[in-house]
Amino acid sequence: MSTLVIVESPTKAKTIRNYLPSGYRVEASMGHVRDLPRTASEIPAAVKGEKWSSLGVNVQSDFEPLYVVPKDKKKIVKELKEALKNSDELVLATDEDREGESISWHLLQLLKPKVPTKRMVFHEITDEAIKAALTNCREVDQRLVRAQETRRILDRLVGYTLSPLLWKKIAPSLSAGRVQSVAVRLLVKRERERRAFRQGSYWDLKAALSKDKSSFESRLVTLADKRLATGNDFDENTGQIIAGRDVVLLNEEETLALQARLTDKTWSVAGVDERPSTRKPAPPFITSTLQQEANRKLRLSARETMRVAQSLYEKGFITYMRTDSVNLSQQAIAAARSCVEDLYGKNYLSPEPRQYKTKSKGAQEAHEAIRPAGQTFRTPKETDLQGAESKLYDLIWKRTVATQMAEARQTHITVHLEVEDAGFRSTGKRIDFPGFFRAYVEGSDDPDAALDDQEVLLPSLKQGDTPECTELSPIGHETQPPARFTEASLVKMLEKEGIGRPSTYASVIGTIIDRGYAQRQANALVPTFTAFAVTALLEQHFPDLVDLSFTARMERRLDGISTGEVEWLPYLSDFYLGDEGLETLVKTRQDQIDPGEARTIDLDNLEAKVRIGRFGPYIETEHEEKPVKASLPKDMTPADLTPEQIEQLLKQKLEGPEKLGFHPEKGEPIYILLGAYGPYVQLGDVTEENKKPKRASLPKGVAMESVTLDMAVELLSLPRLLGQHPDTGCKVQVGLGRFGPYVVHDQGKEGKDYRSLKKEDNLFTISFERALELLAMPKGTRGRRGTKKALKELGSHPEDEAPVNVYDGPYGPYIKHNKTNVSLPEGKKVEDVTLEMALPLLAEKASTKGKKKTSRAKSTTKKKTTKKTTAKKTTTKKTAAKKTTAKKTTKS
DNA sequence: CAGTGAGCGAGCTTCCGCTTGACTT
Repeated sequence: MSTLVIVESPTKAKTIRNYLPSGYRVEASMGHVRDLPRTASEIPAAVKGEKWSSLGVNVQSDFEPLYVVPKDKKKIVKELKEALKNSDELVLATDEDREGESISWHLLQLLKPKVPTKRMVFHEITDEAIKAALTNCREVDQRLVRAQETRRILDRLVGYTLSPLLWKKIAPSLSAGRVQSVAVRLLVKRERERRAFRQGSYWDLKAALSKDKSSFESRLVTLADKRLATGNDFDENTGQIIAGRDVVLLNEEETLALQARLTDKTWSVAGVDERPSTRKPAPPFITSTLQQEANRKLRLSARETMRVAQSLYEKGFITYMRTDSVNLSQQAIAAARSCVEDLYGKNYLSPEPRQYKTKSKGAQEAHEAIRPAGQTFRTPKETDLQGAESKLYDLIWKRTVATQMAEARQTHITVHLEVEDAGFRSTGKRIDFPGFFRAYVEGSDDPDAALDDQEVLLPSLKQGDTPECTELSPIGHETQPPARFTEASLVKMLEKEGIGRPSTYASVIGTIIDRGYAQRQANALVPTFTAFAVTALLEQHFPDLVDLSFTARMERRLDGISTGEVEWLPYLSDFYLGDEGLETLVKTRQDQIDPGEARTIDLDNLEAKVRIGRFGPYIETEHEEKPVKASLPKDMTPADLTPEQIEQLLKQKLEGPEKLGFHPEKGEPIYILLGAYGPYVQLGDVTEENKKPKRASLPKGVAMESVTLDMAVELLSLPRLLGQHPDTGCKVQVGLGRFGPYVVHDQGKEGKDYRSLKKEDNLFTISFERALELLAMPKGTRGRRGTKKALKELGSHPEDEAPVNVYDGPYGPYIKHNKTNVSLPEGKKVEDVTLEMALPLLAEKASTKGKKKTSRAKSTTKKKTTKKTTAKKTTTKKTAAKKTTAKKTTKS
């Protein structure tokens, strides 16, 4: 007989197994094992008729929750029950936080152990820590469990009462929740600010100066003792200088006049300031900061980051990746310090070991910070990691090592210069001692700020010096709207407000994109029309729930419940059934909200109204007392909608499409239109016999206004024949597809062989020779930016002669043969792999592929192939908050 | 796919947090 120990994850099970005496069996629960029913199909027949059953909480009977074992956990629960039969003791060793405690309690409820049962907790997986934990077991903490249950019920009540309201009033399948609705609201509020933003412009002078043959730059800052206006002096809503600011605002003419007046005058140094400063390294990674940095530095999404981190964790390279604690164990600090000494020397070591304090709201700190695993850290070079794994490990390693390095010391130098009545300023920075800069500098959402960490050298100057001015140029500036949220800045904001947990940051972003509340544009998250409509409704009728502080208030109550100071039932009862409770509120508002109004989006200074319809957003306005409606392109967001575009759409609707001219050979008219999939051109009219005239989308980045008749004719002639392939005699054509321009070798029954054109190729001018060259390139190497190359070529497959190669992927190296991919066998390195080794692996993979269950019970709601329109207008907007961009103007 | 913005109306959609698997380039 033995003791059964249950933890959450198989990896944790594997590691603690090594520290436990023999006779201990360790199994994983795989997270929560019971939950409220997720969908109608999970509700037991016995209660299906009850009014409350769709909530999964009997709100009339003391909020009694209805727990079920979800389908994917049934097998695990069964296995745990089996394991318990052969044990004479049960130890529950889940995390010591609210959710972990709850998992233990649910296990007790499900397994109903007849043998002695203990609750064991530990924060570090070391021999001593685990032995100590074993002798220090306790009971399951019922208060903590109750706090979790209260959290669970509250989230369910919010989500499952507000979502149905949205289905009735706005569109089916929409969702609302304590976390996602606040996240969406943040995006919407920022976009409203951007829409309300009015640009301001101002001018100044830039001087190139030199002293003792070294040159430096200087900016005009004062004129006749008055400060020159900068971006911060502008009111974002008017584009004018904020009232009461005593500043000089120069326009272009005035600046040119000043330039002329100051040219060839004498410059003198009025003073030099030197200000030393120090900088401390950033704290070690937690889930949120790791996601932010990986997004900024590696351009990984939160989800990708977590996938890669999980893999590193499973392979034993890093500690657990879902954590909100910045704590480092003593061993970790020692390991980091020894890395610093070995690689950078004693000088670079911080005098004292550095330990950080967690400061985000509601952190539960069941784990350590994210750091390289082990008593000694493997340097990135010592690992055989590849691709994203290698890059992420490098990031984690550097950040951790940097925490034990000395502060950086730098000096900021400001030189004040005078010429006539104009004051100029030069700023420089000298790094006196780089300290942790040697290992790691935190990234920034603002690309301009990255320059902050670079040295800017000035020649040595002192008061009374007279440097020579070699160039004086006027510079125009425009103020920029507040930056959109990126994944990184959204996660940062949510984390700061204590909204969401480490395990959910990535999925929150996924949810708001899946539900159609936001689109990813470059690295930014852009809210949709639906997001505007839903946010407006929630703000108007449920302001408390979408307030940033709602979660923090809830957390305080939950803390109270876990200490016994607050009673859970009155809290829930008041929240849901009270006079101003959620149920009451939803019932009264349900009758008040007019669906037509709720579906209408109020946008400033637009003549037409935008409404959410069955087929997506459309605009509606009146023309000669009759309503006119027109669809908006699918991926258009409120940000892109301008009065001109509305006019274009309505004109097209009222007067028919705009005619570009007539086809030179066919004589038919050619039109340009804006459709649901972006702008396109059309040859001929829609008639009875020709219901589908020839159409062609505009290539990416081409504006509607810039399309000429010639271009339209060319587009409509696609796919264009280039010639006959010398090997086969088959057609070689060039065309424009979903993924941009391509060449195709059409071998009839043999199939079509496609290649995308490269950046340097032009769809209209590409030569036949170049097309053949592209077709001759191997296909599998298309990859990202064409950089994908095989790590090792194993040879050709005996069956079909197709190549079998080893490639590098985000989950490590893998073997590829046609469409079959298989990871390298455990413990094997790229160099070791041979064709002989690969063939059986590929064969096995190919066979399991075929007989895999296809059911998966409509797992993800709608897995539509996300079609991207070819003609998306990519307006690359500058995203520097309140920053200004310089507009170079030529010296006259 | 290149226009629509209604309803005959069953039954369903939906939350947050804990986990991995199977998947892919």
